[in-house]
Amino acid sequence: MVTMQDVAERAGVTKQTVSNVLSGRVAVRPVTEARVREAIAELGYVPNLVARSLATGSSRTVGMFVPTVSTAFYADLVEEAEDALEEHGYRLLLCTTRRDGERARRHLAGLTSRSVDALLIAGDQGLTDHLPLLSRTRFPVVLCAWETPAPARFPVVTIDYEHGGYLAGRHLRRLGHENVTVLASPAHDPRVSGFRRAFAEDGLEVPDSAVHLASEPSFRGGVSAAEEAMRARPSATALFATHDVLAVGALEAARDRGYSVPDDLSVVAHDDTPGGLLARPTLTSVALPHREMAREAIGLLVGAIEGGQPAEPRRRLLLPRLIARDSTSPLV
Amino acid sequence: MVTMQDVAERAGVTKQTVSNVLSGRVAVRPVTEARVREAIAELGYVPNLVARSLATGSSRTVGMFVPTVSTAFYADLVEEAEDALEEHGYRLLLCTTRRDGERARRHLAGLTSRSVDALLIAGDQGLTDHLPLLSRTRFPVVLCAWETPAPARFPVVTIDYEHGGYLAGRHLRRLGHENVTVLASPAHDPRVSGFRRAFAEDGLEVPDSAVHLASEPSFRGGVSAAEEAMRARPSATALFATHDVLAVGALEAARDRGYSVPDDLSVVAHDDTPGGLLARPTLTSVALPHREMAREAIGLLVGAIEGGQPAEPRRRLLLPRLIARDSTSPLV
DNA sequence: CTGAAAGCGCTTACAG
DNA sequence: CTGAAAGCGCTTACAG
Repeated sequence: MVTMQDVAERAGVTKQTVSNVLSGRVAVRPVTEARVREAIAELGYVPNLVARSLATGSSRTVGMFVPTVSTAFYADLVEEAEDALEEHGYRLLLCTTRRDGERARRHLAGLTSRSVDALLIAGDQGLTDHLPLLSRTRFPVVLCAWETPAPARFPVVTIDYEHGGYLAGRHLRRLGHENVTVLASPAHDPRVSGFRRAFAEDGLEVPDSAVHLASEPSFRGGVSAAEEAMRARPSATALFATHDVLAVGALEAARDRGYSVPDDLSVVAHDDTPGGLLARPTLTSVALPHREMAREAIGLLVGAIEGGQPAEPRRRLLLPRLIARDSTSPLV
Repeated sequence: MVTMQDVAERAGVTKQTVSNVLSGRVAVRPVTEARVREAIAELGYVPNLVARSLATGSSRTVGMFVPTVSTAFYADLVEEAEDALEEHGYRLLLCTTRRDGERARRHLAGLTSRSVDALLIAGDQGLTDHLPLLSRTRFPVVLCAWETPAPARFPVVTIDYEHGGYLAGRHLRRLGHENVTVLASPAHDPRVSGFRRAFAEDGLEVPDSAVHLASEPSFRGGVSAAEEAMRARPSATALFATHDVLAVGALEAARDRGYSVPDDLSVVAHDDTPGGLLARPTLTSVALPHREMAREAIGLLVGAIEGGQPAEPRRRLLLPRLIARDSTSPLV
C-alpha cells in the first residue's frame, strides 16, 4: 500500500505538504502542488480513510437502523438517506433490525465506538427498549418514522400518522359513508385515532367493535381481518385499512365474498405503496412524505455533526396527503 | 472519550494488558483480568474501532453494491448478506447505484481506500464499465447476480438465468403449448435463450417475431408489451415473461382484452417475486436461490479476507426452480 | 503473565 | 509557503 510518505519522497517534499495539497486547507506553491499531484498519479496513491478518521475523529459515515429494507417504505427511506448523505460527503452503514430487539441491541453496541459519526434510527420496532444504550453516546442521534411516543431526549422527524388517519376518515365522510369498519395491525395505531376524529367531527362514533385487528401487517392478515370485519358488520359501506397491504388483502376478501369495490364497499388505505397502485381497483390511500422525512433527518444529523453538538431534541411532524383512486366512491 | 489508557490506569496495569484482556489472545491472570473488567465497566469503556482498524489493517466492514434496494430481489440480497456478514463479525456499508454509472464510479472511488475489507457487487447494471477501477485494488471482490458475461478476473456467484428460462419453456412444453409469445426487457436475456432451448429440444422454434421487448421492466412496460404481443400473435396459447413484474402487466393486458388466464392464455414468469403471489391468478414463476447466492458470495469474501488472499476467480452458478401456480394450465 | 517500544497512516498546530 | 513534532487509540512482537 502506497502511503503519503511515499508520495512525499517521490515529490521531494514532506508528507505534511502532501496532506496540505490534499486538504486544500493550507496554500501550497503551484509548482510544489503540481509535483505532488504528479507523484500521486504516478504512484496511484489513495488516502487511507481509516488513518484519516483516527486523526480527525470523524469517519464520515452515518449509521442507519431500519426494521427491514424489503418494504417500499423503508427501501425508499434508505435510498433517500443515502442520497442526502452522499451530497454531504458521508457514507451509509446499514443495519436492519428485522424487528428483533436482540439483534438491534447487538448492532447498536457495535456502533457505539467511533465508527460512525451519527445515527439515524428509522422505525421504532424492536429498538425502543435499547435506546437508553445510546444515552451516553457521543454522536448525534435522530429518530424518524416513529409511530409510538418517542423518548424526549432525541430529536425526531416523523410523519403525522394521526393526521393521515384523519384524512382517510374525512375522505369517507365527504363521500357520505357513516357505517364503516377498520382494519388495524398494531392495537394502538395513531392512524385509527385520527380516523375516529374525522367521524367525531361530524358527531359520529366509530365503536371499538368496528375495529378489527390483523394478526400481522400482511396480505394474509388483511384477508382474515377483512373477512371477520365483513361478517361482523355486513352493513358497513366502507372500510379503512391502516396499511396498504392490509387493504389489498381486504380487496381479495371482498372479491371472495362477492362484494364489488367500490360499489358495495369503499376501501381507503394508508401508506400508499406501489402495491396499492397495482391492485384492482387501484387503492385510494394516504401518501407519506417519507423521502422528505429521510432528507430532513439527514440534514439534522449532518448539521449536528458539523456543528459539533447533538441535534437539539425538537419534534418535526410531516403531513401526509390523501390520494383518491378507484377503490372509494360516494355512498349512493 | 475514555480510552484504553484510562482503563489501564484505573486498573493499575498498562494498556497492553487491557488489550490482552479484550482480545483474549494472550492469557491474563484471573485477578488482573477481573480488575481490568471492573475498570472497563466502571468507566463505560468502549474500544475505538477506528484505532483498532488502523492498527490491524482491517475495518471488519464489507461494502456492497446493488442497483437498488427497492425490489424484493435486491432487498433480500442485502438482508441476507447482512445476516451472513454479522455471523462472521462484519458490518455492511451499502451503496445503491440506481443503475447510474457515474454514481457507481464515485462510490467505488470512495471505497478504494482502507475503509472496507472486501466488496460484494450485486447486479451488473451501470457498473461493468468501472470494474477496471477495482483492478489494482487490494481487497477481495466478488460479483453476484450477474446476468451479462462477467470479467474473468473476479469470482462470480450468480444464478443460471439460462436454465431459469429453460425451466419456464419446459413447463409450457409439458403442458402442451406450442404457439407461444415472449416478453423480455433487455434484448439479450439469457432467460430467453434458455426458453428457446426448451422448445428446440422438441424440434420447435420460437421465432424472433414472437419475442416482444418491453420498454422497461415495469408493470406499465409489461402491459404495453403484452398488448402488442397479443395483437401480433393472437393465436398464442401461452406467454413467457422474463420478469414477474412484466407478467403482472401481461395479466392486466389479458384481462383488458377479455382473455381469461390460464384458460385462454397461460402465463409463466421468471424471478418469483412477492408481487406474483399477490397477482390473480397467482403467477407460475421461476424462483431464484438469491439468498443462497448472497450467503455464498459472503462466504467467499470472508474466506478471502481471513485467508489474506483474493478469492480465486471461479464461477459458481446456482440453479433456479420453477414453481407452478394458477397462471398456467395444460393446452386443451 | 506483564510492561516498554514501535508502528499503523494520517492531521494539526507550530516554528521557520 | 514548507518542515519537524506530537498525537489520534489501538495492536503487535519482544523483553523480562
